[in-house]
Amino acid sequence: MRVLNPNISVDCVVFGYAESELKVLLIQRDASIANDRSLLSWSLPGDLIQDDEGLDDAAHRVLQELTTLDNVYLKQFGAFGDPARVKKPSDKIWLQKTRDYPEARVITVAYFALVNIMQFEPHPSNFAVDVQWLSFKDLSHDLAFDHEEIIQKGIEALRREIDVSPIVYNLLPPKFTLSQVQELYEVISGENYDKRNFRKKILAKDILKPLDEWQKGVSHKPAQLFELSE
Amino acid sequence: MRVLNPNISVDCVVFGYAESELKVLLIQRDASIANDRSLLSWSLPGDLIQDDEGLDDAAHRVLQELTTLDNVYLKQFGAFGDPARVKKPSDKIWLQKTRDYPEARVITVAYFALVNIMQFEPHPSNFAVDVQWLSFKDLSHDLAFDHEEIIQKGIEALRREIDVSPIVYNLLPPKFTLSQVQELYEVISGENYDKRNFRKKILAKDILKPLDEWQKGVSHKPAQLFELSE
DNA sequence: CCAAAAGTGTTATCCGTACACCCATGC
DNA sequence: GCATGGGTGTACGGATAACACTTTTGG
Repeated sequence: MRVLNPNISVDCVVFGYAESELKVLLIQRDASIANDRSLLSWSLPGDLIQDDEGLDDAAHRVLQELTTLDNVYLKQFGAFGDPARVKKPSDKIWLQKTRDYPEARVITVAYFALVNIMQFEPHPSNFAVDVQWLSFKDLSHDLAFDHEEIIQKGIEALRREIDVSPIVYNLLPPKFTLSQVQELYEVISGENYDKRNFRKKILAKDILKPLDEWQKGVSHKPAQLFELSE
Repeated sequence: MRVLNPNISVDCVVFGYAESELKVLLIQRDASIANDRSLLSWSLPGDLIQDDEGLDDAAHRVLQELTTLDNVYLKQFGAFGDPARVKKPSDKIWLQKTRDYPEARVITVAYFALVNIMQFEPHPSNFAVDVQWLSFKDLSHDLAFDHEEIIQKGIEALRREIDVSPIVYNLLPPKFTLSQVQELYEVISGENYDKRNFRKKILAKDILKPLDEWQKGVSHKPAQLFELSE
């Protein structure tokens, strides 16, 4: 297929939440073309934009191929196009193997996505030989291209967003406890909140519905479960 | 000059402030190539990105060419790439006249800029036959491409920013009155503020320095002038 | 003297924060 | 019965919001 915009891509910073940690979904590019292990650095899922495709559509497509999920929360948070973003030798090699114009700098439009980590099983796809949830707090420092910077900007965008919009519930299962919500807010913001004040504030928003269900199998007082209203 | 990214541009929403109104700097594309008046719709200043140029650099360059100003406050606020963004016949003609790949959709990275409107005189340049400050509140509805949407998104980004960062002073002359500051905040946000509370809040930020100078030639009590500290 | 905008303080209300104890469960 | 996290209310302080009159100047 002919691509008229050979050097514009989208990349998705897919956030998940498990084991009290924020996770990022990263892939390993298919290096079989090179049989070169150095190409196996982790990178963000992304793809070139197709000619007839909007930016949001491209991001949704990437996510759909990777996770089989539709209707994922996605938000554009920036475009990255530093000419120096391709500085690692392994990145250069990879571009030469896969791109029509390897010498052209690629400009990428970045999105962050929020998914409930239980909703799918990461599996290799046609553009990724390996797919894994990596813990945000100990991400390796040799991600491909400038993906480390993009992830950093992504979490900053996420932090700005959670105060103003109830998007964090995309990271939780349909039924959750208030302590889970609090812990999630704490992990994202890096701050600790007082339990009573947090519950007061979050219930005042009037978007949570208490259920007649409680945690089971925990060796302490079971917590009540909630869901998003409507 | 060969451009490896023939279809990525930057566009700048340049805001200015005069006569108690927010203004946007718009240009008219050079239509001499077509002798076609329909190409004379207003559009945002912008240009294709050069191969060796970062996105921010490209935006600064566009602004520099247009205003002769360096060091302008610039902030990226979004990328736009709807395939339907080229829907007006006049836009299509213009692309055919000026682009190597007119059939390719152009993706643009948008910036907003804040300038003191007195700092330069708009003048035609090599890419604009006319340059004018147009009042934001009565912008025409047939701007080129999706520039109307971009401007709308630009002011939303500006609104988000003014609460958190003292960037509005970029729109004012070096010396200003508190009433000017208040009016500017009101124009941008669309809200009205109480005079006493506003002054209290803004002086509490401790970034304004009162001068030993007062307004002259006004037929009422002259206001004290302030400047940004440091 | 009149019009027009500058300048100034106090009070009430709301919101964020700090803080400690009892409860239900599994083992 | 003990360890573990669940669940609850109140009091304080700071920030925000409401509000009206006097001052200075030009015409």
